[in-house]
Amino acid sequence: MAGDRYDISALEARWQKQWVDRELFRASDEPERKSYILEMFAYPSGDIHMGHFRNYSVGDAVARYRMMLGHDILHPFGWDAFGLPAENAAIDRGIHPSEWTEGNIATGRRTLKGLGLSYDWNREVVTCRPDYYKWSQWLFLLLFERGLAYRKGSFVNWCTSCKTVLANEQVEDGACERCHSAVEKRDLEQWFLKITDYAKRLLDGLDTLDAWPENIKAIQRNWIGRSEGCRAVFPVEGEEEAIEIFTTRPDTLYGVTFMAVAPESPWARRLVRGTDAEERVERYIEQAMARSEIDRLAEGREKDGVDTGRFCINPLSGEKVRIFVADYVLATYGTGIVMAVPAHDQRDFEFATKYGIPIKVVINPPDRELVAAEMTEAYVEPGIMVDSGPFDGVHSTEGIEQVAAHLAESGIGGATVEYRLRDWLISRQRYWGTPIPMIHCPDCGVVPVPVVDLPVVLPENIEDFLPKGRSPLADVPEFMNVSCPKCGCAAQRDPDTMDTFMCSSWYQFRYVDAGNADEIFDRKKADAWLPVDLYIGGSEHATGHLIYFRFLTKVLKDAGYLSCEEPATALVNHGMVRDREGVKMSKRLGNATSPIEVMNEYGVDALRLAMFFFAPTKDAISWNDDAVHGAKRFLSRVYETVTGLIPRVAGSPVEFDPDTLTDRGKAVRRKCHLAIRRNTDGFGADLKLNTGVAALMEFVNELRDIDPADIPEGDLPAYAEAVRSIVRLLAPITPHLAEELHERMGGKGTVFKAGWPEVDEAACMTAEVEVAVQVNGKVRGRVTVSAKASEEEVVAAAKAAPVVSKHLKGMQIIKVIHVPGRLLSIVVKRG
RNA sequence: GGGGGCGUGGCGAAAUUGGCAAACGCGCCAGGUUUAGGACCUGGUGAGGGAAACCUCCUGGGGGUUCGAGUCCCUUCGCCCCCA
Repeated sequence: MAGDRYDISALEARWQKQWVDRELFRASDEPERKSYILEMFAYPSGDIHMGHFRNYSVGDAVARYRMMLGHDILHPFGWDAFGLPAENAAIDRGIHPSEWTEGNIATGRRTLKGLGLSYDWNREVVTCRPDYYKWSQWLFLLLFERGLAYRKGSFVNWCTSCKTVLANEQVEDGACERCHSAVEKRDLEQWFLKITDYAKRLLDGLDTLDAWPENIKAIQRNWIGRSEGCRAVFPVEGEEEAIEIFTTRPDTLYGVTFMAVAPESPWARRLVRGTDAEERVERYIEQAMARSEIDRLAEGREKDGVDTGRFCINPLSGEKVRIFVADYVLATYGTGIVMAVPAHDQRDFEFATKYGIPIKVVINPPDRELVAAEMTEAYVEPGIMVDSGPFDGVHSTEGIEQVAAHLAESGIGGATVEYRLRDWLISRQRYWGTPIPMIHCPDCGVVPVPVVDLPVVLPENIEDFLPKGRSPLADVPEFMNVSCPKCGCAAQRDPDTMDTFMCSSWYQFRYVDAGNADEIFDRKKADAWLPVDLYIGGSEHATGHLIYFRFLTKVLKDAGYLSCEEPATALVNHGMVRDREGVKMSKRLGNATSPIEVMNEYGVDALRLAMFFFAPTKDAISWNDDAVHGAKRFLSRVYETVTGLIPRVAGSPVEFDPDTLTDRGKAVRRKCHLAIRRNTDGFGADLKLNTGVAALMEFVNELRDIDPADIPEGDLPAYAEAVRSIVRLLAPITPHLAEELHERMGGKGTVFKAGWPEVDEAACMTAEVEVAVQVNGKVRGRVTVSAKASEEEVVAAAKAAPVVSKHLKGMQIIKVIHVPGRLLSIVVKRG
């Protein structure tokens, strides 16, 4: 072949510089046909790894593809820069969290720029900088003002070794994610965000998200956990206040033989205060708090609990039932108290058996009668209500509604909808986070910092980051001591910082107006760009980030700052990147392949190509550097083939009559348009870029079979079209090489403004087609016929073929199915 | 225990959505080229049988629907994710 070899690093560097100089990726504030492409931003912990690279390169390919379609693109990047690892680095190595973080950001940014990603760096956000976290604080105040931020005492995860609270996400199998020591529950007063007010909208909104993956929506539905049930009030002997419970089985209410209170419930201590049971209940609570939720709920574990010695009254039957504290009840489910029906709930059954609590049958199977003394497990299926006062004989499925209605009439309960979703605990007793903009005044109570005083700046002059169970900020008097904004007297700041999920729940909005010092963002700019048109990231964020992110969108909309109800109309989850052995890549295991090393050896384009060709975007992959060898080889061939063809096809007309081409010319044109079709389809909802690459390979293989000098004059326009198409189809995948080739063929400006090729469906056809012939379901031969051949003609051709006809001899044809261009199925019988 | 997903050559995968299974690539084998190569080029490569044309068997296992099943249904095994 006559083409040249290419010098990768010089070529890639040259085009990256051109893009920067020409401001190719600078987003407009007044887009016409807008596409907001967003990848989940990065936590700056060292440098970019292969998982990041996969995420960003896929987003980059889509952004470039849509730019070629003529869209105005917003494709920004930023850093989720607050969080525990920065503090741990400070503790381990004596570097200030800020220095560590900014250093990592600088490294990461340099790498990303070296990868030539199409980010508009003018809009970069860094969540740990005051110009960003000022607006995280502003958002907190907005939530507070709207009654959506409140303080509440609650049991939180506490690592006994790190001496700090942990987020639920930082607890794995009941142990601390970092040091693997036991996690307990501690009772602390914390800030919560009232996401439960939005449970219904978060759930219903999922139905509008047609371009979100079904599995993510299913996970969120599960997490929000809507359940229809019934509330009922049980008076407590010797107490003014009654206990309220939630149950999905009000039909079994007459079968209640005890009550079970979660150890975390305020009722647990309240019921035994000053009684004989106080000490043993207290001991039990302590012991239960040391157990993880997984242990507490494990199916096989023997349930245990402790008798409070107190009783409440079944509001329907009037029966007196004992109250236990039992750790198989979770404070976070319903009201944290369950009515226990041993005959019809397996966990209650096990508990009752262990403690000799009566079992009362109130539902019978349709075909027999249960005898409590003979039961070996709970009967949980529907059936006929018995021993249930006025409801005897009612089928339990109707009983559910009838009992609920009866409770409602009597004013002691009624049907209700309960959600599993809990309010979002956002306080952290940590230094490296956004300070909560609240002041505690001895006279006025909790007072918000006035907006004009924002940001509440995180003090930098602090040296001791060792967790002590309270925020390190609590020990900084210059920070803590303020005067109350209301009354002016001496007051204290809230020493806690916010969960970093708060910072990452609204960054997608800040990008539309990242430099705005006066507002969180300008409404006009927000309306111009939002919602995000495609959001790309890992599916591990299904229940955390992706719910908070939707929640805050709804809050901002309600407060009049946004027009959209959902933050992103389409979502794609890329699969995980594992190592060659299928083990998840992580710094801790030291098995992470650096994309930078691969890039230095083979170039970014080869790395991108290998990544896209590896598997569909959503699939998990076991990364293998061998893939890059093949990619590199293909790109060298492309370079040689295209540069070899350019002088030959130069000056060929763009318009031509395809019918005048030779068969070879038609074959080239066919591969060309098949590649256009498959690459266009590849950028559809699933981002199956691998098949587009395969089609490009077939296309290039076709072109490589002929020496440019041997191309007949009349076929040159088809080859010219092929060259133009290859370069543009490659552009989203291997942008540097595509720009180079575009320039070499005399293209003006950038290939990203050159338009995306259009498929000519007619060119994808062939004049003659091979049709498989089946006889009684087995392929017996193949016949080549005209693409326009009728069924009769194909049958005739099939009968003429010896391989087929020998199976038809002496047979009677009873049915023929013809799938034009593909298959002919002949059904015969002896006759 | 409940919900979701997956299972295709030695490997990554493809399959126009019910129509010729294994496209494309990696690896491997043979040959060429090269001082040499882990570089490059050409050809071969699911398994079994056959000198060959061809034949038989193949999409985790079993069964079903259909002219036709990797694709739909039932069942079973194995792996992964989510929720208890």
